[in-house]
Amino acid sequence: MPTPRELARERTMAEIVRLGREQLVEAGPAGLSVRSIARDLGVVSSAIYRYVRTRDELLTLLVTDAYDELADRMETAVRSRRGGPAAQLRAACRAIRHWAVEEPARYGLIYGTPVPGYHAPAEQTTPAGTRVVLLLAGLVEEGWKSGELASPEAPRMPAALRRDLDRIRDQVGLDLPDELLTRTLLLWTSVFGAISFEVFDQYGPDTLTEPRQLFDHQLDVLLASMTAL
Amino acid sequence: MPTPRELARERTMAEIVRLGREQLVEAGPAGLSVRSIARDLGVVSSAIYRYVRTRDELLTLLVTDAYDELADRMETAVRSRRGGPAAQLRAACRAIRHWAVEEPARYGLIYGTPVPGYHAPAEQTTPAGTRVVLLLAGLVEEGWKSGELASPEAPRMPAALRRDLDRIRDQVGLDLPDELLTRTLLLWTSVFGAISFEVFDQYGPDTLTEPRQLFDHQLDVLLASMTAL
DNA sequence: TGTACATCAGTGAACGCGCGTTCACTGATGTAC
DNA sequence: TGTACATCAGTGAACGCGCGTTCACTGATGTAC
Repeated sequence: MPTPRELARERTMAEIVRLGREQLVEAGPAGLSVRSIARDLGVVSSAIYRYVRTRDELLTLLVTDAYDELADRMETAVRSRRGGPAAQLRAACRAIRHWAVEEPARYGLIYGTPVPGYHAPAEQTTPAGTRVVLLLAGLVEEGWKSGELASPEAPRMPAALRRDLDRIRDQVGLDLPDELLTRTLLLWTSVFGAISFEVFDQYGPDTLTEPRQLFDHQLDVLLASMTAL
Repeated sequence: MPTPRELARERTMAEIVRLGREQLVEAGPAGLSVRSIARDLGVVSSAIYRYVRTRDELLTLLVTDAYDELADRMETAVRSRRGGPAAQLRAACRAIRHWAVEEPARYGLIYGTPVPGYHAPAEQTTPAGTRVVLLLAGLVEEGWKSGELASPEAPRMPAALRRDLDRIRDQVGLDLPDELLTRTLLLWTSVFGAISFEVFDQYGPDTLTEPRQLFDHQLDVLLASMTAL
């Protein structure tokens, strides 16, 4: 049974993360400040150091928090979408976009410009970060095994690229042919490319009134290139 | 004939931009500081205000500087690549990647997370920024007119998306069918998606040894979907 | 169950630092007569 | 061509601000006997 002290600590910790998220919206990762979080928390600035060793540790907290929430959203979307792997893949990608549009600051933290001077400690950040791509790749693999997705013809690849693909297959334990694996990577990078353009305001202000529809369409095109007709 | 004073002013102005670029590498857009540029310039901090009205104006300078250099590089690549529009399109996209990898900080400034609190004045920034996409779209149009590129079959589109496409066609004076226009947008966002993943370190550290080859392959795939076979 | 001690959250002062911007000024360069 | 005045680059001091982090401390909570 957790003591009151432990409960209070958990609550404060969660509050710090919540305030950190808010700060990201207004100041961005580079402007995140432990002093201002302390202020918002109603506490003297040095008190934060009972919870967080350093500003960078706070950033790390926010990074894994963001990755985890995104991956959770994707999982929920996949679970609640009964249908083939292709349909689930579509749902997962839409969930990414949905979260990104809702949380542009946190999206920017994990998929935008790296924060100068901050290097996320791989041990804490990588597991959460890879959940996203592994989820996508896993669905492609399912679709491939079930025959719903097909490995299309593709331009031939240089040997060095094939070796890279071999290494990826090994590292994550994927069983996909070269062509389908590169399409998966294309899906991955393209989905985030489209989302970043929308979230980071690269489409002009008066050009695209319905970015969601363009996104869905691009998703259809990308998925069509992996679908057996 | 420019007076010595004018010459000196131009030189100093160029030097400020150069030092600004350097600062971006180490501190990022949010960390860009007029005081530290003054220091590097060997001048008292307030002197910078003879050249630049405010810190934001300095950022704007760096933004258009980056867009322009990128577009220049693309134009050079296109010009020096004799061949069909498809080959030129490939050259243009490779030039983007090449520049981005060479200048990750400036790439991040224009295609990464927006700088919090800074809003680029559209009048100064948009012309340079649109050069890039207009160059790509122009090449697609050429290829379409010459018959080298074809409008592929595509999943049907909702009416709202078609209206958006109409507006884009109008605004930039493009003559492309819906399907090819969305493919162009897909090429655009996907190319930058792949580049951002590489430049922003989204591929793990030990996964991809030859990101250029993956990029070229993805480019081939994207272009193949616009090529009449 | 009561007491003595250990743990720990939060305080307040201080460290040394950098920032953007304004302002009255000096002295050199440019221009008009 | 020479002089008087205007322009402008750069100075130095100052404004008010915020930052991350350390440190000795107080007082409340938790734990072991």
